[in-house]
Amino acid sequence: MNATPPPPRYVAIAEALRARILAGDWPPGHPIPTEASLMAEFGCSRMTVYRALWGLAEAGLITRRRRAGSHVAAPRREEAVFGIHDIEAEIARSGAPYRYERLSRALRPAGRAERARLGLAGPAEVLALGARHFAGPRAFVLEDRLIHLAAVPAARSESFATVPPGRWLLSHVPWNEAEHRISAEPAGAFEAAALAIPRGAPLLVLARRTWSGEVPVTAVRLCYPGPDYALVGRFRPGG
Amino acid sequence: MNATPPPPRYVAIAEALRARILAGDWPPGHPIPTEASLMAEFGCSRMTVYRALWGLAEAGLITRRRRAGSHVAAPRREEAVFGIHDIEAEIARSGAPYRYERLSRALRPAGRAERARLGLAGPAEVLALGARHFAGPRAFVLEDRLIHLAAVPAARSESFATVPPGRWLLSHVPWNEAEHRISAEPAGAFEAAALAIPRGAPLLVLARRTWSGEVPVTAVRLCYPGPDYALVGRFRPGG
DNA sequence: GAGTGGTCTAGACCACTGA
DNA sequence: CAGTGGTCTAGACCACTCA
Repeated sequence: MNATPPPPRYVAIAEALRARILAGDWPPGHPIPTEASLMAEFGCSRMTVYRALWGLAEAGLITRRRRAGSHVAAPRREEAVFGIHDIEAEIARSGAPYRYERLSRALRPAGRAERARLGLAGPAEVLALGARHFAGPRAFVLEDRLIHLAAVPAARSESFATVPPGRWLLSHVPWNEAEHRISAEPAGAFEAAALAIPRGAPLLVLARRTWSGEVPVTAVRLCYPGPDYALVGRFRPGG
Repeated sequence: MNATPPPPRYVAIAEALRARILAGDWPPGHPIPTEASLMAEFGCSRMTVYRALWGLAEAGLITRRRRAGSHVAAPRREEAVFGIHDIEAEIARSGAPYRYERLSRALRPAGRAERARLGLAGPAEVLALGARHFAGPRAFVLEDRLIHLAAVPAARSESFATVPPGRWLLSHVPWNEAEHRISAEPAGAFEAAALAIPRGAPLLVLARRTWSGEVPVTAVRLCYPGPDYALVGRFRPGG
Protein backbone atom coordinates (compact mmCIF):
# COMPACT_ATOMS: atom_id res chain seq x y z
CA MET A 1 0.00 0.00 0.00
CA ASN A 2 2.79 2.40 -0.73
CA ALA A 3 1.17 5.66 -1.58
CA THR A 4 3.09 7.73 -4.09
CA PRO A 5 4.66 10.69 -2.32
CA PRO A 6 2.51 13.79 -2.61
CA PRO A 7 3.72 16.26 -5.23
CA PRO A 8 5.10 19.61 -4.11
CA ARG A 9 2.39 22.09 -3.41
CA TYR A 10 3.43 24.38 -6.23
CA VAL A 11 3.00 21.47 -8.64
CA ALA A 12 -0.43 20.71 -7.26
CA ILE A 13 -1.46 24.34 -7.65
CA ALA A 14 -0.13 24.50 -11.20
CA GLU A 15 -1.95 21.29 -12.12
CA ALA A 16 -5.21 22.54 -10.68
CA LEU A 17 -4.99 25.71 -12.74
CA ARG A 18 -3.83 23.85 -15.82
CA ALA A 19 -6.79 21.52 -15.59
CA ARG A 20 -9.23 24.43 -15.57
CA ILE A 21 -7.53 25.95 -18.61
CA LEU A 22 -7.30 22.73 -20.60
CA ALA A 23 -10.90 21.86 -19.78
CA GLY A 24 -11.95 25.14 -21.34
CA ASP A 25 -13.41 26.57 -18.14
CA TRP A 26 -11.02 29.44 -18.60
CA PRO A 27 -10.81 30.38 -22.29
CA PRO A 28 -7.94 32.43 -23.72
CA GLY A 29 -7.93 35.90 -22.20
CA HIS A 30 -9.73 34.81 -19.06
CA PRO A 31 -8.15 36.30 -15.94
CA ILE A 32 -6.31 34.06 -13.49
CA PRO A 33 -7.00 34.81 -9.83
CA THR A 34 -4.44 37.11 -8.28
CA GLU A 35 -1.61 35.68 -6.25
CA ALA A 36 -3.26 36.98 -3.12
CA SER A 37 -6.49 35.11 -3.74
CA LEU A 38 -4.64 31.94 -4.72
CA MET A 39 -2.75 32.18 -1.42
CA ALA A 40 -6.10 32.12 0.33
CA GLU A 41 -7.56 29.39 -1.89
CA PHE A 42 -4.66 27.02 -1.45
CA GLY A 43 -3.55 28.14 1.97
CA CYS A 44 0.09 28.73 1.20
CA SER A 45 2.59 31.54 0.96
CA ARG A 46 3.03 33.87 -1.92
CA MET A 47 6.34 32.37 -3.09
CA THR A 48 4.64 29.03 -3.56
CA VAL A 49 1.85 30.53 -5.63
CA TYR A 50 4.39 32.53 -7.57
CA ARG A 51 6.36 29.45 -8.44
CA ALA A 52 3.26 27.66 -9.70
CA LEU A 53 2.29 30.61 -11.89
CA TRP A 54 5.84 30.99 -13.09
CA GLY A 55 5.83 27.46 -14.42
CA LEU A 56 2.57 28.02 -16.26
CA ALA A 57 3.87 31.25 -17.75
CA GLU A 58 7.07 29.56 -18.84
CA ALA A 59 5.06 26.81 -20.49
CA GLY A 60 3.15 29.47 -22.39
CA LEU A 61 -0.26 28.75 -20.87
CA ILE A 62 -0.66 32.10 -19.18
CA THR A 63 0.71 35.59 -19.55
CA ARG A 64 1.61 37.77 -16.61
CA ARG A 65 1.82 41.54 -16.43
CA ARG A 66 2.29 43.85 -13.52
CA ARG A 67 -0.81 45.61 -12.46
CA ALA A 68 -2.82 43.94 -15.24
CA GLY A 69 -2.70 40.52 -13.64
CA SER A 70 -2.40 37.03 -15.15
CA HIS A 71 -4.52 35.78 -18.01
CA VAL A 72 -4.89 32.62 -20.04
CA ALA A 73 -2.60 33.11 -23.01
CA ALA A 74 -3.79 33.38 -26.56
CA PRO A 75 -3.02 30.16 -28.39
CA ARG A 76 0.23 30.11 -30.26
CA ARG A 77 0.24 29.77 -34.02
CA GLU A 78 -0.08 26.17 -34.97
CA GLU A 79 3.34 26.15 -36.57
CA ALA A 80 4.96 27.70 -33.56
CA VAL A 81 4.05 24.65 -31.52
CA PHE A 82 6.96 22.99 -33.21
CA GLY A 83 9.34 25.48 -31.73
CA ILE A 84 10.22 26.16 -35.30
CA HIS A 85 9.74 29.33 -37.18
CA ASP A 86 8.54 28.29 -40.56
CA ILE A 87 7.68 29.24 -44.04
CA GLU A 88 4.19 30.58 -43.67
CA ALA A 89 5.37 33.26 -41.30
CA GLU A 90 8.08 34.19 -43.76
CA ILE A 91 5.59 34.41 -46.56
CA ALA A 92 3.39 36.64 -44.49
CA ARG A 93 6.37 38.91 -43.87
CA SER A 94 7.36 38.93 -47.52
CA GLY A 95 4.08 40.60 -48.31
CA ALA A 96 2.94 38.11 -50.95
CA PRO A 97 -0.85 37.91 -50.81
CA TYR A 98 -2.05 34.79 -49.05
CA ARG A 99 -4.94 32.78 -50.44
CA TYR A 100 -6.67 29.66 -49.20
CA GLU A 101 -8.55 27.21 -51.39
CA ARG A 102 -10.57 24.23 -50.22
CA LEU A 103 -10.23 21.28 -52.57
CA SER A 104 -12.46 18.70 -50.91
CA ARG A 105 -14.63 18.08 -47.88
CA ALA A 106 -16.10 14.74 -46.84
CA LEU A 107 -17.91 13.59 -43.72
CA ARG A 108 -17.68 9.84 -43.18
CA PRO A 109 -17.01 7.01 -40.77
CA ALA A 110 -13.28 6.64 -40.35
CA GLY A 111 -11.74 3.83 -42.36
CA ARG A 112 -9.03 1.60 -41.05
CA ALA A 113 -6.20 3.80 -42.31
CA GLU A 114 -7.86 6.95 -41.07
CA ARG A 115 -8.29 5.51 -37.60
CA ALA A 116 -4.62 4.63 -37.59
CA ARG A 117 -3.69 8.09 -38.74
CA LEU A 118 -5.60 9.65 -35.88
CA GLY A 119 -4.54 7.03 -33.38
CA LEU A 120 -8.10 5.88 -32.70
CA ALA A 121 -8.91 2.39 -31.50
CA GLY A 122 -12.65 2.20 -32.10
CA PRO A 123 -15.06 3.45 -34.76
CA ALA A 124 -15.41 7.19 -35.21
CA GLU A 125 -16.67 9.82 -37.57
CA VAL A 126 -14.18 12.08 -39.29
CA LEU A 127 -14.19 15.14 -41.47
CA ALA A 128 -11.66 14.78 -44.29
CA LEU A 129 -10.42 18.00 -45.86
CA GLY A 130 -8.12 18.81 -48.74
CA ALA A 131 -6.84 22.34 -49.29
CA ARG A 132 -4.16 24.46 -50.88
CA HIS A 133 -2.44 27.56 -49.55
CA PHE A 134 -1.10 30.12 -51.98
CA ALA A 135 1.49 32.85 -51.75
CA GLY A 136 0.66 35.05 -54.65
CA PRO A 137 -0.01 32.88 -57.70
CA ARG A 138 1.96 29.96 -56.32
CA ALA A 139 0.72 27.05 -54.25
CA PHE A 140 3.26 26.65 -51.48
CA VAL A 141 1.61 23.97 -49.41
CA LEU A 142 -0.89 21.20 -49.92
CA GLU A 143 -2.94 20.18 -46.89
CA ASP A 144 -4.62 16.85 -46.23
CA ARG A 145 -6.44 16.81 -42.92
CA LEU A 146 -8.65 14.58 -40.79
CA ILE A 147 -10.70 15.99 -37.94
CA HIS A 148 -12.04 13.72 -35.23
CA LEU A 149 -15.63 14.91 -34.93
CA ALA A 150 -16.24 13.44 -31.51
CA ALA A 151 -13.46 15.66 -30.22
CA VAL A 152 -14.62 18.77 -32.10
CA PRO A 153 -18.37 18.48 -32.71
CA ALA A 154 -18.60 22.07 -33.91
CA ALA A 155 -16.52 21.17 -36.97
CA ARG A 156 -19.44 19.17 -38.36
CA SER A 157 -21.33 22.26 -39.41
CA GLU A 158 -18.32 24.17 -40.64
CA SER A 159 -17.75 24.24 -44.38
CA PHE A 160 -14.09 25.34 -44.33
CA ALA A 161 -14.72 26.88 -47.72
CA THR A 162 -12.97 30.09 -46.76
CA VAL A 163 -11.55 29.51 -43.28
CA PRO A 164 -8.40 27.37 -43.13
CA PRO A 165 -9.05 24.46 -40.78
CA GLY A 166 -5.79 24.99 -38.92
CA ARG A 167 -6.78 28.46 -37.88
CA TRP A 168 -10.33 27.41 -37.11
CA LEU A 169 -9.16 24.56 -34.92
CA LEU A 170 -6.79 26.79 -33.01
CA SER A 171 -9.65 29.01 -31.96
CA HIS A 172 -11.85 26.08 -30.98
CA VAL A 173 -9.36 23.65 -29.40
CA PRO A 174 -6.58 25.96 -28.37
CA TRP A 175 -4.50 23.68 -26.20
CA ASN A 176 -3.01 20.67 -27.78
CA GLU A 177 -0.29 18.16 -27.53
CA ALA A 178 1.34 17.63 -30.90
CA GLU A 179 3.57 15.10 -32.58
CA HIS A 180 5.46 16.04 -35.70
CA ARG A 181 7.08 13.91 -38.32
CA ILE A 182 9.19 15.39 -41.07
CA SER A 183 10.26 13.45 -44.13
CA ALA A 184 11.15 13.86 -47.79
CA GLU A 185 8.99 12.06 -50.33
CA PRO A 186 8.58 12.04 -54.09
CA ALA A 187 5.53 13.83 -55.39
CA GLY A 188 2.76 11.52 -56.54
CA ALA A 189 0.38 12.35 -59.36
CA PHE A 190 -2.01 14.24 -57.11
CA GLU A 191 0.61 16.27 -55.31
CA ALA A 192 2.39 17.08 -58.56
CA ALA A 193 -0.78 18.38 -60.14
CA ALA A 194 -1.88 20.34 -57.10
CA LEU A 195 1.48 22.02 -56.62
CA ALA A 196 2.36 22.36 -60.30
CA ILE A 197 5.59 20.45 -60.01
CA PRO A 198 6.91 17.36 -61.85
CA ARG A 199 5.98 13.90 -60.64
CA GLY A 200 8.68 12.49 -58.42
CA ALA A 201 9.97 15.91 -57.41
CA PRO A 202 10.98 16.09 -53.75
CA LEU A 203 8.35 17.12 -51.23
CA LEU A 204 9.04 18.22 -47.69
CA VAL A 205 6.28 16.47 -45.78
CA LEU A 206 5.30 17.59 -42.30
CA ALA A 207 2.81 15.28 -40.62
CA ARG A 208 1.32 16.50 -37.38
CA ARG A 209 -1.04 14.78 -34.98
CA THR A 210 -2.61 16.66 -32.10
CA TRP A 211 -4.46 15.67 -28.99
CA SER A 212 -6.47 17.53 -26.42
CA GLY A 213 -5.66 15.64 -23.29
CA GLU A 214 -6.02 12.00 -24.33
CA VAL A 215 -8.42 12.59 -27.19
CA PRO A 216 -7.07 12.75 -30.74
CA VAL A 217 -8.22 15.94 -32.41
CA THR A 218 -6.71 16.14 -35.85
CA ALA A 219 -4.09 14.66 -38.13
CA VAL A 220 -2.69 16.79 -40.91
CA ARG A 221 -0.20 16.21 -43.67
CA LEU A 222 1.42 19.29 -45.18
CA CYS A 223 3.38 18.94 -48.41
CA TYR A 224 5.83 21.68 -49.32
CA PRO A 225 7.31 21.63 -52.80
CA GLY A 226 10.93 20.73 -53.13
CA PRO A 227 13.94 22.67 -52.01
CA ASP A 228 12.17 26.03 -52.15
CA TYR A 229 11.06 25.80 -48.56
CA ALA A 230 12.73 24.82 -45.35
CA LEU A 231 11.99 24.61 -41.68
CA VAL A 232 14.39 26.61 -39.58
CA GLY A 233 15.01 26.37 -35.88
CA ARG A 234 17.55 27.89 -33.58
CA PHE A 235 18.48 26.42 -30.25
CA ARG A 236 20.90 26.96 -27.45
CA PRO A 237 21.70 24.62 -24.63
CA GLY A 238 21.32 27.65 -22.39
CA GLY A 239 17.80 28.35 -23.66
CA MET B 1 22.97 58.47 -20.54
CA ASN B 2 20.25 56.09 -19.56
CA ALA B 3 21.92 53.04 -18.13
CA THR B 4 20.09 49.81 -18.83
CA PRO B 5 18.44 48.59 -15.66
CA PRO B 6 20.58 46.01 -13.88
CA PRO B 7 19.43 42.42 -14.38
CA PRO B 8 17.98 40.54 -11.43
CA ARG B 9 20.67 39.08 -9.25
CA TYR B 10 19.68 35.52 -10.01
CA VAL B 11 20.21 36.23 -13.69
CA ALA B 12 23.61 37.74 -13.01
CA ILE B 13 24.61 34.69 -10.98
CA ALA B 14 23.40 32.31 -13.66
CA GLU B 15 25.26 34.23 -16.35
CA ALA B 16 28.47 34.20 -14.34
CA LEU B 17 28.28 30.44 -13.96
CA ARG B 18 27.21 29.93 -17.55
CA ALA B 19 30.22 31.93 -18.75
CA ARG B 20 32.62 29.70 -16.83
CA ILE B 21 31.00 26.59 -18.28
CA LEU B 22 30.86 27.84 -21.86
CA ALA B 23 34.45 29.07 -21.65
CA GLY B 24 35.51 25.56 -20.76
CA ASP B 25 36.87 26.50 -17.32
CA TRP B 26 34.46 23.93 -15.93
CA PRO B 27 34.38 20.89 -18.20
CA PRO B 28 31.55 18.36 -18.10
CA GLY B 29 31.45 16.63 -14.74
CA HIS B 30 33.14 19.50 -12.94
CA PRO B 31 31.45 20.28 -9.62
CA ILE B 32 29.56 23.53 -9.21
CA PRO B 33 30.11 25.27 -5.87
CA THR B 34 27.47 24.45 -3.30
CA GLU B 35 24.60 26.80 -2.71
CA ALA B 36 26.16 27.80 0.58
CA SER B 37 29.42 28.87 -0.98
CA LEU B 38 27.63 30.70 -3.81
CA MET B 39 25.63 32.57 -1.17
CA ALA B 40 28.94 33.76 0.25
CA GLU B 41 30.50 34.50 -3.15
CA PHE B 42 27.61 36.58 -4.41
CA GLY B 43 26.41 37.86 -1.07
CA CYS B 44 22.78 36.88 -1.40
CA SER B 45 20.24 34.56 0.12
CA ARG B 46 19.86 30.91 -0.66
CA MET B 47 16.60 31.30 -2.58
CA THR B 48 18.36 33.60 -5.03
CA VAL B 49 21.18 31.15 -5.59
CA TYR B 50 18.66 28.35 -5.89
CA ARG B 51 16.77 30.16 -8.57
CA ALA B 52 19.94 30.76 -10.60
CA LEU B 53 20.94 27.10 -10.40
CA TRP B 54 17.41 26.02 -11.19
CA GLY B 55 17.51 27.91 -14.46
CA LEU B 56 20.82 26.34 -15.43
CA ALA B 57 19.53 22.87 -14.57
CA GLU B 58 16.37 23.45 -16.58
CA ALA B 59 18.47 24.56 -19.53
CA GLY B 60 20.43 21.32 -19.26
CA LEU B 61 23.78 22.90 -18.46
CA ILE B 62 24.11 21.37 -15.01
CA THR B 63 22.73 18.40 -13.12
CA ARG B 64 21.69 18.59 -9.50
CA ARG B 65 21.47 15.78 -6.99
CA ARG B 66 20.89 15.82 -3.29
CA ARG B 67 23.94 15.16 -1.26
CA ALA B 68 26.08 14.74 -4.41
CA GLY B 69 25.88 18.42 -5.35
CA SER B 70 25.67 20.13 -8.73
CA HIS B 71 27.89 19.32 -11.68
CA VAL B 72 28.36 20.48 -15.23
CA ALA B 73 26.17 18.19 -17.30
CA ALA B 74 27.51 15.79 -19.87
CA PRO B 75 26.91 17.18 -23.34
CA ARG B 76 23.78 16.03 -25.03
CA ARG B 77 24.00 14.05 -28.21
CA GLU B 78 24.41 16.34 -31.15
CA GLU B 79 21.06 15.34 -32.56
CA ALA B 80 19.30 15.91 -29.27
CA VAL B 81 20.16 19.58 -29.44
CA PHE B 82 17.37 19.85 -31.92
CA GLY B 83 14.90 18.69 -29.34
CA ILE B 84 14.14 16.01 -31.84
CA HIS B 85 14.60 12.36 -31.43
CA ASP B 86 16.00 11.19 -34.70
CA ILE B 87 16.99 8.34 -36.86
CA GLU B 88 20.44 7.55 -35.62
CA ALA B 89 19.14 6.82 -32.17
CA GLU B 90 16.53 4.54 -33.68
CA ILE B 91 19.15 2.73 -35.69
CA ALA B 92 21.24 2.25 -32.60
CA ARG B 93 18.22 0.75 -30.85
CA SER B 94 17.37 -1.47 -33.77
CA GLY B 95 20.67 -3.23 -33.28
CA ALA B 96 21.95 -2.83 -36.83
CA PRO B 97 25.73 -2.49 -36.71
CA TYR B 98 26.88 1.07 -37.12
CA ARG B 99 29.81 1.90 -39.36
CA TYR B 100 31.52 5.15 -40.20
CA GLU B 101 33.51 5.84 -43.33
CA ARG B 102 35.50 8.95 -44.15
CA LEU B 103 35.28 9.89 -47.81
CA SER B 104 37.45 12.96 -47.95
CA ARG B 105 39.50 15.33 -45.85
CA ALA B 106 40.98 18.64 -46.96
CA LEU B 107 42.65 21.47 -45.10
CA ARG B 108 42.45 24.78 -46.93
CA PRO B 109 41.71 28.48 -46.75
CA ALA B 110 37.98 28.97 -46.77
CA GLY B 111 36.54 29.96 -50.12
CA ARG B 112 33.80 32.49 -50.52
CA ALA B 113 30.99 29.93 -50.32
CA GLU B 114 32.57 28.20 -47.35
CA ARG B 115 32.89 31.44 -45.44
CA ALA B 116 29.23 32.09 -46.11
CA ARG B 117 28.31 28.61 -44.96
CA LEU B 118 30.10 29.12 -41.67
CA GLY B 119 28.95 32.70 -41.30
CA LEU B 120 32.50 34.10 -41.32
CA ALA B 121 33.27 37.62 -42.44
CA GLY B 122 37.04 37.48 -42.88
CA PRO B 123 39.54 34.92 -44.18
CA ALA B 124 39.87 31.68 -42.27
CA GLU B 125 41.19 28.16 -42.51
CA VAL B 126 38.76 25.28 -42.61
CA LEU B 127 38.84 21.53 -42.50
CA ALA B 128 36.44 20.08 -45.04
CA LEU B 129 35.21 16.54 -44.42
CA GLY B 130 33.03 14.12 -46.32
CA ALA B 131 31.74 10.96 -44.66
CA ARG B 132 29.11 8.25 -44.74
CA HIS B 133 27.31 6.57 -41.87
CA PHE B 134 26.06 3.02 -42.33
CA ALA B 135 23.45 0.94 -40.58
CA GLY B 136 24.38 -2.57 -41.54
CA PRO B 137 25.17 -2.63 -45.25
CA ARG B 138 23.17 0.48 -45.97
CA ALA B 139 24.34 4.09 -46.05
CA PHE B 140 21.71 6.03 -44.17
CA VAL B 141 23.29 9.44 -44.08
CA LEU B 142 25.84 11.38 -46.05
CA GLU B 143 27.77 14.04 -44.18
CA ASP B 144 29.46 17.13 -45.60
CA ARG B 145 31.15 19.19 -42.93
CA LEU B 146 33.27 22.29 -42.50
CA ILE B 147 35.21 22.90 -39.29
CA HIS B 148 36.46 26.37 -38.47
CA LEU B 149 40.01 25.66 -37.38
CA ALA B 150 40.51 28.91 -35.51
CA ALA B 151 37.64 27.88 -33.26
CA VAL B 152 38.85 24.28 -32.82
CA PRO B 153 42.62 24.20 -33.35
CA ALA B 154 42.87 20.63 -32.14
CA ALA B 155 40.94 19.45 -35.19
CA ARG B 156 43.91 20.28 -37.41
CA SER B 157 45.83 17.21 -36.31
CA GLU B 158 42.86 14.89 -36.25
CA SER B 159 42.45 12.56 -39.23
CA PHE B 160 38.78 11.67 -38.63
CA ALA B 161 39.52 8.41 -40.40
CA THR B 162 37.72 6.40 -37.76
CA VAL B 163 36.16 8.94 -35.38
CA PRO B 164 33.02 10.67 -36.67
CA PRO B 165 33.60 14.42 -36.52
CA GLY B 166 30.26 15.05 -34.83
CA ARG B 167 31.18 12.91 -31.88
CA TRP B 168 34.72 14.28 -31.76
CA LEU B 169 33.47 17.86 -31.78
CA LEU B 170 31.02 17.18 -28.99
CA SER B 171 33.82 16.09 -26.72
CA HIS B 172 35.99 19.08 -27.63
CA VAL B 173 33.46 21.89 -27.92
CA PRO B 174 30.61 20.61 -25.82
CA TRP B 175 28.44 23.69 -25.55
CA ASN B 176 27.07 25.15 -28.69
CA GLU B 177 24.38 27.25 -30.08
CA ALA B 178 22.89 25.62 -33.14
CA GLU B 179 20.75 26.62 -36.09
CA HIS B 180 18.98 23.94 -38.09
CA ARG B 181 17.49 24.06 -41.52
CA ILE B 182 15.47 21.17 -42.89
CA SER B 183 14.55 20.85 -46.54
CA ALA B 184 13.81 18.31 -49.23
CA GLU B 185 16.07 18.25 -52.26
CA PRO B 186 16.62 16.00 -55.25
CA ALA B 187 19.71 13.83 -55.10
CA GLY B 188 22.54 15.02 -57.31
CA ALA B 189 25.01 12.70 -58.97
CA PHE B 190 27.30 12.60 -55.96
CA GLU B 191 24.59 12.01 -53.38
CA ALA B 192 22.93 9.39 -55.56
CA ALA B 193 26.16 7.46 -55.90
CA ALA B 194 27.11 7.75 -52.27
CA LEU B 195 23.72 6.65 -50.99
CA ALA B 196 22.98 4.15 -53.75
CA ILE B 197 19.75 5.79 -54.80
CA PRO B 198 18.52 7.12 -58.16
CA ARG B 199 19.44 10.60 -59.26
CA GLY B 200 16.68 13.03 -58.43
CA ALA B 201 15.32 10.89 -55.63
CA PRO B 202 14.16 12.96 -52.63
CA LEU B 203 16.68 13.66 -49.90
CA LEU B 204 15.85 14.92 -46.44
CA VAL B 205 18.56 17.51 -45.88
CA LEU B 206 19.38 18.74 -42.39
CA ALA B 207 21.83 21.63 -42.38
CA ARG B 208 23.18 22.64 -39.00
CA ARG B 209 25.46 25.50 -38.02
CA THR B 210 26.88 25.76 -34.54
CA TRP B 211 28.63 28.48 -32.59
CA SER B 212 30.51 28.55 -29.35
CA GLY B 213 29.59 31.93 -28.02
CA GLU B 214 29.99 34.21 -31.03
CA VAL B 215 32.53 32.07 -32.88
CA PRO B 216 31.31 29.77 -35.65
CA VAL B 217 32.51 26.24 -35.02
CA THR B 218 31.13 23.96 -37.69
CA ALA B 219 28.62 23.74 -40.50
CA VAL B 220 27.31 20.34 -41.47
CA ARG B 221 24.93 19.11 -44.11
CA LEU B 222 23.36 15.71 -43.51
CA CYS B 223 21.53 14.01 -46.38
CA TYR B 224 19.08 11.22 -45.53
CA PRO B 225 17.74 9.16 -48.39
CA GLY B 226 14.14 9.66 -49.32
CA PRO B 227 11.07 8.72 -47.38
CA ASP B 228 12.81 5.99 -45.40
CA TYR B 229 13.78 8.35 -42.63
CA ALA B 230 11.99 11.03 -40.73
CA LEU B 231 12.57 13.43 -37.91
CA VAL B 232 10.06 13.07 -35.12
CA GLY B 233 9.31 15.49 -32.34
CA ARG B 234 6.67 15.63 -29.67
CA PHE B 235 5.65 18.80 -27.94
CA ARG B 236 3.13 20.02 -25.45
CA PRO B 237 2.24 23.56 -24.60
CA GLY B 238 2.46 22.48 -20.99
CA GLY B 239 6.02 21.27 -21.40
C1' DG C 1 -2.32 56.46 -6.83
C1' DA C 2 -3.20 51.85 -5.93
C1' DG C 3 -2.82 47.20 -7.00
C1' DT C 4 -0.38 43.89 -9.49
C1' DG C 5 3.57 40.95 -10.30
C1' DG C 6 9.07 40.55 -9.76
C1' DT C 7 12.54 40.09 -6.68
C1' DC C 8 14.74 39.22 -2.39
C1' DT C 9 15.65 37.93 2.64
C1' DA C 10 16.61 35.03 6.67
C1' DG C 11 15.21 31.79 8.40
C1' DA C 12 13.03 26.56 8.64
C1' DC C 13 12.10 21.51 7.91
C1' DC C 14 12.49 17.57 5.05
C1' DA C 15 14.19 13.87 1.64
C1' DC C 16 17.58 11.84 -0.22
C1' DT C 17 22.03 9.74 -0.68
C1' DG C 18 27.02 9.37 -0.79
C1' DA C 19 30.86 8.88 2.38
C1' DC D 1 24.76 10.27 9.49
C1' DA D 2 25.96 14.49 7.81
C1' DG D 3 25.65 17.44 3.95
C1' DT D 4 23.30 18.43 -0.07
C1' DG D 5 19.45 20.14 -2.65
C1' DG D 6 13.96 20.74 -2.60
C1' DT D 7 10.44 23.05 -0.59
C1' DC D 8 8.15 26.42 2.12
C1' DT D 9 7.14 30.63 5.15
C1' DA D 10 6.11 35.39 6.40
C1' DG D 11 7.48 39.01 5.68
C1' DA D 12 9.68 43.23 2.62
C1' DC D 13 10.65 46.68 -1.12
C1' DC D 14 10.33 47.92 -5.84
C1' DA D 15 8.69 48.56 -10.83
C1' DC D 16 5.34 48.86 -13.62
C1' DT D 17 0.93 50.21 -15.40
C1' DC D 18 -3.91 50.58 -15.53
C1' DA D 19 -7.73 53.20 -13.88
